[in-house]
Amino acid sequence: MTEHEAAGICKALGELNRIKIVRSLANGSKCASRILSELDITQPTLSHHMKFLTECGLAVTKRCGKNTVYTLCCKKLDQFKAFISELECLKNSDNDCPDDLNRDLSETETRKNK
Amino acid sequence: MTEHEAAGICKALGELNRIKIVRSLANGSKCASRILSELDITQPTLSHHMKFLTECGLAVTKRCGKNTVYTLCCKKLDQFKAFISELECLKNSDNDCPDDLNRDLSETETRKNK
DNA sequence: GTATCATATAGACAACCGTCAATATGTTTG
DNA sequence: CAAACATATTGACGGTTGTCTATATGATAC
Repeated sequence: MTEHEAAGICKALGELNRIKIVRSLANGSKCASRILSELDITQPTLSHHMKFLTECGLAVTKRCGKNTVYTLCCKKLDQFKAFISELECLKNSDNDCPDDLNRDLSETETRKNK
Repeated sequence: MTEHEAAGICKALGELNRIKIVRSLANGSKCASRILSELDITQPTLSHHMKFLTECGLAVTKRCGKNTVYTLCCKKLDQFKAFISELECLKNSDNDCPDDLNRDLSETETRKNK
């Protein structure tokens, strides 16, 4: 998963209603009216959010008679989870203000002029 | 970590430059000018993004002489990683259009009137 | 076919975002 | 203190977002 793709999914999850929707769908597919009943927004607003979620690939759509059923894309979600879990937080020894700050900076300067 | 908090972090990661910054900081603390040299934005824009990242709790600031060093907040990041990894994608048996759709909906209707 | 139910689209609006140039603030060095 | 350096703040701008009401589309049931 590219950074760009991951950023897109993060953006999708960066809204409270949408993160609720995703967590709800994680427990199983649901049709729109059922999702709607769990939130405090109007039907067109939900439709807008679902479009957002499908366009970033996190959810897919299936028609079932009158209803539209939304399902999480497990593959996409797994890729995203892997991307996030790879964010290892390197514990830099917390000795304040490393002496090599200036050396690092001059290196950076050199690199910038390449 | 609350949904609200997680949404805030997702929003922070939902921008390409910021996700790059976080990934860069995951390899160790850096001062602003060093981060700046890795991106293609101006210094005020970087400052704006760093404010975003610190306000959602993902990064912390330390002054080191003339420089400001940014460090990832490992605790926050770990909490976020846990939140995301808990998004289990339930494999609903893919038999299209479950018969109980209508029953589910009427249940929901009942619940809504509580 | 018409009525009804479920969802999508259009259009509007205020709020927020990402970006920049200009400027201010804070820190070190002479 | 003055000069230089590193970062933050301000103010502006076009673009995007979240929300709504009103309306359109698509599907079933009568």
